[in-house]
Amino acid sequence: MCGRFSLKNSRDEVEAALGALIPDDFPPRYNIAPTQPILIVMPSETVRPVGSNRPDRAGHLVRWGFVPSWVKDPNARAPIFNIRSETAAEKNSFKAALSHRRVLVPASGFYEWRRNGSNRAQPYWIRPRHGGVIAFGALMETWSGADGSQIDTAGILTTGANEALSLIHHRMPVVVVPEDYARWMDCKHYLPREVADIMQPAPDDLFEAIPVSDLVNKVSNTSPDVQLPVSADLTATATRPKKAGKKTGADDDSGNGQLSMF
DNA sequence: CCAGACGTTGTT
DNA sequence: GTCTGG
DNA sequence: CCAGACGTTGTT
DNA sequence: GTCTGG
Repeated sequence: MCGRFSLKNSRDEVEAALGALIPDDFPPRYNIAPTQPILIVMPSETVRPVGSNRPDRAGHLVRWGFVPSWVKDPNARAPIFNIRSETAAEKNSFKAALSHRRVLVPASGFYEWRRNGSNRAQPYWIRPRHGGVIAFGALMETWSGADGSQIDTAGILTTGANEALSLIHHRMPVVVVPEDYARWMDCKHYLPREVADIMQPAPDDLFEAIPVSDLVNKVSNTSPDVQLPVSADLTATATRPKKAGKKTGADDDSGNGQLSMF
């Protein structure tokens, strides 16, 4: 799913990674939650002078929680912070944005909560093994109020978890690789079906998952401490809930609890 | 034709 | 706004 | 995503 | 349980 993430790289790193001009005020953020402002990157709206060296992409802050343009009262609805990539093309709410407003959301990594039976959810900090900035595929929309006010919003696309992350959760954000940035955001030349291949689970070896304390659960905890590893890990918690109602034996994760990819 | 929905997650 | 259901 | 609230009256 | 807030 991706209902919480972090962007702690410097402004310069993000500009270099995305090839975009990023706004000045740019503190590291360790615990970004739905409804908060998030950075999106999209093609610049202004025409560049010929021969300009300036990036032709720009970052903007928008509200995390996609609001379809036809909604009357954006605050009366639960924010749509994730959008299923498998069905986005068929949904009224997302069709236009998938055709015309495909954007990227720069991130340093994201969080997933692993639930195990009745046990408490264990949060994991999931980051690229070799660091750097990643980019989630996202859709942007501008909501217009009756009074002429406007709110820019975005939702992060999701797909099935890759094999490595499926031990933690069954969904994951769409991660766009740098070679696909231009095609993803070029809505003038590429139709949704021509970018469908981008909305796939990331390779198994891209991420590492680090169990962290539940400090991250609380949105008001915004210090780097939310990413401190804890000893509790998949091995310790990957046991079947004791009083399982049925005994399938096939599709659970009990095994030996071992996680080769971590 | 008009009315009504329009989303994701996880859990049962 | 646009689609589905009746 | 998780955390936290979830209510009214009257009085100051 | 269900909704709102971040």
